[in-house]
Amino acid sequence: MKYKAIKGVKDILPGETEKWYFIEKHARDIFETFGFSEIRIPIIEKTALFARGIGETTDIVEKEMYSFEDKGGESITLRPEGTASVVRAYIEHGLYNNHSLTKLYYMGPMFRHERPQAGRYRQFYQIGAEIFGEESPSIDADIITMLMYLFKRLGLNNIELQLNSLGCERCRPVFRERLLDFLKKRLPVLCEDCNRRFERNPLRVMDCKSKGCSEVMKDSPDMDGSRCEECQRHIDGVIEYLLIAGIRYTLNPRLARGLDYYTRTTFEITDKGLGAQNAIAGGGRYDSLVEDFGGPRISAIGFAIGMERLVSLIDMGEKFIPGSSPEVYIAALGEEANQKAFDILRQIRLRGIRSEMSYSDQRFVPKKSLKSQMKKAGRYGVSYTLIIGDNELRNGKVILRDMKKAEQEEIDIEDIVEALVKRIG
RNA sequence: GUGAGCGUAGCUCAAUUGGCAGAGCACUGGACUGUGGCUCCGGUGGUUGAGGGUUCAAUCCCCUUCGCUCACCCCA
Repeated sequence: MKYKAIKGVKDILPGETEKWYFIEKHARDIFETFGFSEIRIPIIEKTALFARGIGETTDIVEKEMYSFEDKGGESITLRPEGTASVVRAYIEHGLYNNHSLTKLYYMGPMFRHERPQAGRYRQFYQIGAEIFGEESPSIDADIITMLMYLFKRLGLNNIELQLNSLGCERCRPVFRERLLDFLKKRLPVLCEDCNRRFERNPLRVMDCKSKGCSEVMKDSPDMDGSRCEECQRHIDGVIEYLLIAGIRYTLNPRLARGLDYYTRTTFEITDKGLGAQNAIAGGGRYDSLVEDFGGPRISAIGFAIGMERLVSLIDMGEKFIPGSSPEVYIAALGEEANQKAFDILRQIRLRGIRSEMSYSDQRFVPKKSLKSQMKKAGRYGVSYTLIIGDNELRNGKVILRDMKKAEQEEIDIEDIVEALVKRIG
């Protein structure tokens, strides 16, 4: 084959797209009920935006971005996530001047150059939501509630919400020092990866899955003993409101997240039905990012859902049967009949009836037997087939066949459009 | 970036110690000159991912390469 889709990207074909539409529709419905509006952000941004927002030393920025130089010599990057762009747009358009609270959602493709595997692609789709302008714990609980409600509506049963608070710019550095101190003494017994993490992202050592490390880390300090009073009160508040909402959660003081901008609340939703990449959504609070980007001191929280992972969990039930299969098929015998068929097809389509014909004009294509045309009608699963034959045409008639009842009748050709509309429309 | 597994028809998969590349589905024609679904019969469709080696003979064994998949890492 001459051309193939490149590694890590894929086509979403009919049969799948219905599921995507179903999910997107429910997301829009629910988000708008919760007061969110859609924002459409560019797929490309200046590289510096992501480098600054996501963090210079994160894997995403260090080795996973699709970056290139444009004609003006500027470094441009295909977005690896959505939050940085939304924050940029929020500041650029001064959205904080219009309302004290701004709720935005977005959906679309993201790009990261990673080795593909189950649930991980180089072009992948996210649905994300962000709230700006409120630091009350109830807003954290609110956005998590919305997310859980969406998953429930989509019929997910095996999901788990994991919750943590990473502290703020005051108490996190203190914790970090305590952790580094603890790790430094134990480097020889930690795995190779964790020795690397020690240098680059020590918080990640906390959730290393290797046996030796997780054994050692049992005694490590975690966020639970390290938060400042305000941060502890904040996470307690989030929990309080989650209880009111009846949302089940698991506190995981070792839950670290890979993006530098998170402060205080972080959360992740996992599903047992997925492979190694078992997170279908993740998010958290980022109270300093707006300011870091040159905006006012405004706190914010958001999440992103991995579409491919979500799609793989959605049951292909009856509600996903494609809506585009035709209801009427027109079989024609001969050139004149084909022209009549073409005209009737046009008319009933204008009346909103999904329909197909056999396109059997004998001047250009080999004669198609009525049998083969009927077979095609059966394959399409239509309710009615219109048979236009030479004999009937001479008398100004066509045959309307009810496929389910296997009965048919002759109808005047002038009346056929209305007859079909009456039966189907 | 590291490791493992797999590449045969459009799709899902067979092929005995190495011995003429097959089946189901799909598509198409017929049995039934102008009537679908069920049944039966026929047909189209292949550089066995590619290149090299061993052999009388390679889908099968060896080497190289490309692709896919899964896992590590990391993340949605």
